[in-house]
Amino acid sequence: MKQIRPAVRIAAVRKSSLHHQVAQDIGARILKGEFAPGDLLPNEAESCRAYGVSRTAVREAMKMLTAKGLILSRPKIGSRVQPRDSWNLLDRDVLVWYCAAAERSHFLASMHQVRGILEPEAAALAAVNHTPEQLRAIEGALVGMRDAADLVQWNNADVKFHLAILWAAGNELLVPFGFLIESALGTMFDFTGRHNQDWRKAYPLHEAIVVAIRKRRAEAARKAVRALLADTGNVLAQWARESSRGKRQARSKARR
Amino acid sequence: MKQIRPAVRIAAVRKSSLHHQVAQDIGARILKGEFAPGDLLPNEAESCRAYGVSRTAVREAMKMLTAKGLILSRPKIGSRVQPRDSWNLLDRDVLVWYCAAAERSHFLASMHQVRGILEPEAAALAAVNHTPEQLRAIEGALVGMRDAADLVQWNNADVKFHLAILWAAGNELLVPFGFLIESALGTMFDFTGRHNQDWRKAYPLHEAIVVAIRKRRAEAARKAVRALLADTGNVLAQWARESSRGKRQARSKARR
DNA sequence: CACTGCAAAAATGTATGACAAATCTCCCGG
DNA sequence: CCGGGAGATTTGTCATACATTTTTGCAGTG
Repeated sequence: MKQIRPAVRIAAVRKSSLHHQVAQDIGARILKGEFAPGDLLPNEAESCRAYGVSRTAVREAMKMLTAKGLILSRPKIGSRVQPRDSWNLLDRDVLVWYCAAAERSHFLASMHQVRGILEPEAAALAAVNHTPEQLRAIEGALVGMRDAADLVQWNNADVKFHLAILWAAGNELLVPFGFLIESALGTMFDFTGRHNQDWRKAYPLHEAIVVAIRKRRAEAARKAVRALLADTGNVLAQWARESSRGKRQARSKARR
Repeated sequence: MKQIRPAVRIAAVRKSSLHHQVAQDIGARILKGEFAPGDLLPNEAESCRAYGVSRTAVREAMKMLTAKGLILSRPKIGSRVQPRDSWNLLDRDVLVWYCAAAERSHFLASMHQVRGILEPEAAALAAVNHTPEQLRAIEGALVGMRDAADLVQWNNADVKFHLAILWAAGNELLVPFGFLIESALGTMFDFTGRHNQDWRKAYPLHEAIVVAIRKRRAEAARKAVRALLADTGNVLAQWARESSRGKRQARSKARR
């Protein structure tokens, strides 16, 4: 009737609150397609049993997923997975789940495409609109990349760099993309970073962006960012090639 | 001490659930700046009294706001308003609250700028990538605009039109912008729509976009969208001028 | 036979009270 | 002066009961 012990097997989340763990699990499963749009989620009572938690926790998890546009709950009906186009793919959590669920190369390609649309224009705007403080933030991030001792530090500075540019563009609606870039760079880092010894070669490309922004040359900034993204695109393409080649030989070996 | 009756005065929300109403109210107040980033929200017990609801409802509202990145709750601390750059401005609700809180012309200008970055590229991608089904959706929306009997119908079709293009671009990460455009057009509609008798004059501009996409001419599609947005920009600029002029004379009269 | 309307059922929504856990604050002792 | 422990405050979780909503089906009626 009532299970002896929790018996919960939340993926890898140890700490954080229960409702958060439940939300993470259900959210990830939705993005994975385990629950498809239009499907009905198990009702609250069942989820309580499944996760070994109280209804309160389950309900709070549901509210979070509702807030992200993933589900819609109605009395007597249950919680139905919403159509994909009402999902908040630009939400931090949702994007992470999506990233974990989707084909890696496809995900990175989509991401790269959006970056290719937004970032050049953001840099152009930043060139025109930046305040002294914002310029300092960008230059600070560049210094961070220059002085980075290892790949981790470099990556952190890299993220800061792009965020600073978005911020300097002076349009609040552009800022939320920061985390998207953050996620893109983070995901790339996990793969390309390892066997790519010659990071730093991208440093001049970043420097060129700063120079253009500092001189308030919009078109130059745009081009500089395009150059950087083209370089990133090459890395991605190469990695995708290697990946698809290796996929046949070792499919489960990579999990060690 | 203890108020006699609910005494709740949720803005204008009558139906929908309690936690939703509470979330709407607190969310709107945060976006309005009534609670600034770093501030502590009233604790749950106080909110219960303030809204005349149970702690359950308040907590579920908090979870929704947490999911949208507006607040962060921790035991013994309370619920603290997060820094602006962790807000999910691209979330439907958050954007609506932002729209209601910010200066209208400023909001529309930001929106227009983002549209100017995204939509031309989306149309270019749509020209290259569209499937027959997606093209039909775009053309269907255009027909809807052509046959629109009044401004309301026209606006609905207009929204569908832009959504269909975003969809046809073939990048899932672009779809979430649909609602942003939806909101932009909706807000504009509330203002420009009234005294602008000659809607329809934008019809040829829309038609040109469809033609370019149908012929799979990316650059032509890009330009056509830019032309449309330039036109929209003119309307906005004119409205902004009128608005700022009228603001001195009649500040509250315009509400009739 | 079809249609209307009412009633029961099933799910979420709300309320309440109790306790657990986290963590800040302050005080006390070394 | 510093560190550690006790207490207090606030959120986190649980359990239970009841309210509300909406579908479904049955019954009664034309």
